[in-house]
Amino acid sequence: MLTGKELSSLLRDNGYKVTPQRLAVYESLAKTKTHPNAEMLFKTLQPKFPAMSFATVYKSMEIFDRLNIITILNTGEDSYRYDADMSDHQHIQCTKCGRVDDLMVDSRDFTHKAELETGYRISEQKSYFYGVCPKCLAKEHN
Amino acid sequence: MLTGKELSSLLRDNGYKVTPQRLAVYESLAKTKTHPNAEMLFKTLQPKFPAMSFATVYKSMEIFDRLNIITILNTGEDSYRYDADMSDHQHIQCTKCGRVDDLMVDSRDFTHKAELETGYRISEQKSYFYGVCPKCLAKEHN
DNA sequence: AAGTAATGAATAATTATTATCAATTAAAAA
DNA sequence: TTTTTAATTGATAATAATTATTCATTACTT
Repeated sequence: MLTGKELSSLLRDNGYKVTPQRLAVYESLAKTKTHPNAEMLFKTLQPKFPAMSFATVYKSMEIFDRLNIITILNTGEDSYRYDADMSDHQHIQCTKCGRVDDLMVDSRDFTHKAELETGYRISEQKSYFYGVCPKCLAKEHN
Repeated sequence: MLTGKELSSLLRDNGYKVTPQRLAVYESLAKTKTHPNAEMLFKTLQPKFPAMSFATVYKSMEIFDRLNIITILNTGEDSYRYDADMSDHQHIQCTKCGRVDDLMVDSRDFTHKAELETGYRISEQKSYFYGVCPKCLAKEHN
């Protein structure tokens, strides 16, 4: 999670221009824990940037991904979700309401075993859990 | 992994007709360990079924998925891959050559911890590892 | 063997994402 | 500051994977 200043420097240092749109897209993503997709971000930004185009959201994400300051989530839906939290963690999605939550389970042992078994040199690991969230569980037995 | 007979019964029992195309699509998927996408399957089936349409591959997959006899993989590429091996296992993709391999690391402990931490009732867990495969590693230091 | 419902092939539609491009704007140079 | 330059934006077109539709054909049931 970067501050506006940090993001500005990072962009500039990598030859990208610092624009209000980029700062806003990043800030909007960094602020939420809902792991939005492009559409959700676009709608959130609409009020402040009525003129912003969809492509700007996608292009910003592409740059952020290249700079390694966001993660692109692939929960199996028809669109990607994005996360500005780069700490090592996993994601869990509710099969009833669709929400995506963070969770942190140490995966080093898991990854290490995978490396031993496959002979791959593993650089990344993405785990997705699926199930019914506490809220939806509560609704079930009401 | 089902035999032709088992698949035929399963289809019939669930109100789906048994057709040569469906059997061929399933058999083709069950035979390989490459985790093909729709296009790869289509090309493999071309010689035997020159008249088969792309939609038939997709529709077969949809049925197989509903019958829970295949898994749909989403490695982050622009198309889905499919797997007829329903045993509990994970997948690993080479970031150099793109191949997808199976691997089996016991994930029960991992999932259990996730359940405790989140309060979700977890029904499924998908892990994708990414790294460089042994073959590509060998090429690197040649 | 006939009737009926499902299927397959062809094709059109949908939808997320990417590419294009003229107008604009940020950054570098003067 | 002003000028120059080069990247970015927004609008829109293009792309591509997947899904829906249509209708002639085929596979089960009676």
